[in-house]
Amino acid sequence: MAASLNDIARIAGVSVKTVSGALHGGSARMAEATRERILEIASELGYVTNLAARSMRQGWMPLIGLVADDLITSPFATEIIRGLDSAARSADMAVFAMTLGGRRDVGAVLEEVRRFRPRAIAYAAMYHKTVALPEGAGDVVGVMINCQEAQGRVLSLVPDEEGAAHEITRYLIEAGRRSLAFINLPGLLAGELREKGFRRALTEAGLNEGTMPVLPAVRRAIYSDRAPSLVAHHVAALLDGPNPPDALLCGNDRVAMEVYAALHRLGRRIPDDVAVASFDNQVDIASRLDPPLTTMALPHRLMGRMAADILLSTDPVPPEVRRLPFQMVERRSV
Amino acid sequence: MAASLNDIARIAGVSVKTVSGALHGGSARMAEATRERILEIASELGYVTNLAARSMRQGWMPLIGLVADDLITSPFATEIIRGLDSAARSADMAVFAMTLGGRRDVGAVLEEVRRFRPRAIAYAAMYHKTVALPEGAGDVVGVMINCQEAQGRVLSLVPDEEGAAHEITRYLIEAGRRSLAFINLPGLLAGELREKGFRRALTEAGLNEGTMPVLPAVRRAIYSDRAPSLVAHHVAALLDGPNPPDALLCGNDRVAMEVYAALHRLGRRIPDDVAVASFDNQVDIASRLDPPLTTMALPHRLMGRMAADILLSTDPVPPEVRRLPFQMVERRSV
DNA sequence: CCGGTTTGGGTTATCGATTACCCGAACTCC
DNA sequence: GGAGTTCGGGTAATCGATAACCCAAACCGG
Repeated sequence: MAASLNDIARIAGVSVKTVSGALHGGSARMAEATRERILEIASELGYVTNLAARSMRQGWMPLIGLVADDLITSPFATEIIRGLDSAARSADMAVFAMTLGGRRDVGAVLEEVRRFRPRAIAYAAMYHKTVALPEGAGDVVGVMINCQEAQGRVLSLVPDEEGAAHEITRYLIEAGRRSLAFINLPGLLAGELREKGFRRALTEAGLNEGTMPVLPAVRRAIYSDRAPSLVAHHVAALLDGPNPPDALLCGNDRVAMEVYAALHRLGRRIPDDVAVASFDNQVDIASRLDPPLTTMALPHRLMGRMAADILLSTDPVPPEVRRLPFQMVERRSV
Repeated sequence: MAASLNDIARIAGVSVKTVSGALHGGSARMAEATRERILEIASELGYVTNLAARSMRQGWMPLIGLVADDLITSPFATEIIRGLDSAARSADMAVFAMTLGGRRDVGAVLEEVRRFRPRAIAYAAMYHKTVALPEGAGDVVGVMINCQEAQGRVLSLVPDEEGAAHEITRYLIEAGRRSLAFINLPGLLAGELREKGFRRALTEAGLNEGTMPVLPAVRRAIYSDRAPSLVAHHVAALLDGPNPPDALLCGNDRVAMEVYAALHRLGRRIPDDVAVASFDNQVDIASRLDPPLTTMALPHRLMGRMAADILLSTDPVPPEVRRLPFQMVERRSV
């Protein structure tokens, strides 16, 4: 159906190799007239390179395979794909994403991707966690994004949760806040690490850590319709208690959204009475709140870009865990 | 590098064709013992089908190409990909998405995708609009998703905006509301069509359409940090004016979010004083608001699924425009 | 004028899976 | 017991691009 090099060669009266040289081998020596004639015919025929055919010799398709837990469907994690894509494009490659979408068998999905003979494969998680790859997948997956491989066999890129928490907490303290509370998300690796950073910053600042409450909001609070009441309850209790906070650090932007609502209802002004800061920078939320929310942006795009660079680089990379810095987005809630 | 049919054949002491038959041709007649031996060797060698090689004979890769204006990065429009993917998977195909990402030249992106020899190509837009495909792309793109081709040369799947507005307006009226206002988004095709449906429902219900205000909120109101004040201004003006509305229909969920905030500030209760309804069902927002928002869900997933079915069906489809129904998501704001 | 070098381009094998075609052995049936 | 059938499987061509290798003509210096 589609025109091939052969078709062009026949019409141009030259051999396929000459056509191939004219179209792709920039450095191939040939008469300028010949090259131009070939280009013209190719364009007339609507010739499009057949990458599958090329890949037979090359051994792989110009693809970076991406296996994601559920990533593509997550709003802000698409940044990972953007990062991957921009780096891949520079190498004339494309990103081929496949989502687990509830399927348990990671090995099977990996095989599905491998059928397309990608140059390399990355595994990405929707939220920061530890992932156990199946037997033998360690040689197949070149880099883990937003998660770390359980056995430490694969190079992993993860957000520096602790560092980010430390930074934003310091920022709050430097803004003059002295009574800080952290309304965290329970059961998440990210939450644990952020709590560590939070505590460390308090200790370093000489604030009595013991009096700084760290509240885990029930997970249901975040995803169910009843959320407002639970977070609101925590906020009210904090403000009512001894040493009421003048700054609330939130587990993520959604929690911050609830906190805003609760503070509004309680008649507190942000940031005058209480400063609010958070993690993620889920733009839809963070920039839409009133006042816009100061939050630590996850380094999703950076992880994507670095992953592509690593996958495409020729020199081998040790299977370490690399913690990538968040970026603080200052808005008006502090 | 990777094991091929040839490798397996050599080890098993049979010909490639026998191996091929054992692994793929389910109906190929052969001794059960032979088949089992081959399967075992294949598994030992970690054999993975090379789809590129297969595609050389087939003429195409088992891929559905998706060219999207900026789609993959949009939170809820990823539903389109899910729909495409689930339908494609049934046919043992995968979706290969490529985003324009600011690049002007749709033709170039189409060619980039065509190099991979997908079975068919769909074009998807992030929001409902009219798209002019470049010369010759009409034969390449099999279906337009969430947009209609300017020349009407390609089958297009779009949300039935007018029908949805008509339905939700009727719903508000049947809930006893008698004074309705529509805070719309300006400059969008979807907005225009929804307005038509809104007006039609009012007329049919015998409500004097003339007194029912349709307010276009400034686009800036939606995407800039200053949004609240503008939408809030409209809401306040409406409630202060003659015939104050007991129901507000919003251009989308984000507008509804602003409207909620404005109503809260004005001390109005939802839905007791004012019912609020909207379009999109951007779940992050709609289900998180207090009270949860009743909204018309865009048929994104349906569009994706239908697109795949159309692309994979053998019988030709006329290049018409198909309007797909929204789904009402009843929550508690009406 | 001759041997060596550059220029321009042809020949052909190759990658891996599929498939049309062929063939021998065993089995069935009258 | 001979002719047709089924079974099990081999041979070789093919898809499109590439690349190692080859070759003829032109050109160059001495």
